[in-house]
Amino acid sequence: MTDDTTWTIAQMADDFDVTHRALRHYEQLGLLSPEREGQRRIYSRRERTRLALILRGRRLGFPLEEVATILDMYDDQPGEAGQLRYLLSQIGERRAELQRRLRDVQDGLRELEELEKRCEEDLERLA
Amino acid sequence: MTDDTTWTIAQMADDFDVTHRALRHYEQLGLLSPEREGQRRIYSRRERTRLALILRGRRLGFPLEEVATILDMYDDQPGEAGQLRYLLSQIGERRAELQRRLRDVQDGLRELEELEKRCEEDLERLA
DNA sequence: ATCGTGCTTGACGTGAGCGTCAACGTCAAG
DNA sequence: CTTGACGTTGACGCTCACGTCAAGCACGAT
Repeated sequence: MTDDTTWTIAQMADDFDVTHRALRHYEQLGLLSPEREGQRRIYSRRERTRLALILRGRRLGFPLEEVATILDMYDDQPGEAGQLRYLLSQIGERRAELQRRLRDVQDGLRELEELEKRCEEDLERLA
Repeated sequence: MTDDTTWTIAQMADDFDVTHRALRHYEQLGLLSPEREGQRRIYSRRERTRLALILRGRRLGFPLEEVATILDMYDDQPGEAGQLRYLLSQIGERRAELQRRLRDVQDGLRELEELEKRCEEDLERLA
């Protein structure tokens, strides 16, 4: 029941709407590590999951390096107490940052709605 | 009852935790336009409001150019129907983008919480 | 056998967002 | 009158996240 579907770089680029150059870039930074069939890159389910996380991180404005540390958290499953505690502290930091962003987004949305109202009122007045 | 408090560049930099270089950069891009007292920049309440919006936009990963168009929306109050309609469409786009980011942030938070749980369970198991 | 298609690896270029000098003006304090 | 704190304008440098060649390999189809 293991999903061993694989994809080429072109299919990946197409599915996720990124360039193959970006994919190679993520690989150089260690964010992706597709198998090889000879020279060619072979992407598996795992890489797709990671790529989705990468792109989300990028949309949120996180530097790729930071995204990398988050991705490593998912793999690591270290099993050693010290590392687990360290991981938990890292998670705490990321979460604090995301909560700040959540507030930022909500504030932004509120302001846009106010602005929208003002616009609509002005438009009424002109009619 | 107009608030005519003003600030120097150093106070601005200090209050908002940015460098004076960044402030000049925002000014070059037209995001800020402080008054001058001779050569010196004099920042008023308006600039502080704008700077707060700039920094929030930056935290959300918006390019400064895009932040500029949003800032212009606030000023413009165009009063002309065509421009108002255009402004409304712009607002719509920004809001759609913010809603996407809202989802991204929420998804990210959910995943971090799951990861956190797994960590804590692993930590239990080790105890 | 030569084509096109898809993939590969360098290597250099680019735009955004500042950082970091360098060189100079201005003004109150010592 | 010099010093120091604070400000000014260039101008070049740097990092990040890729874009954009260039040159070449591997393959099936014509």
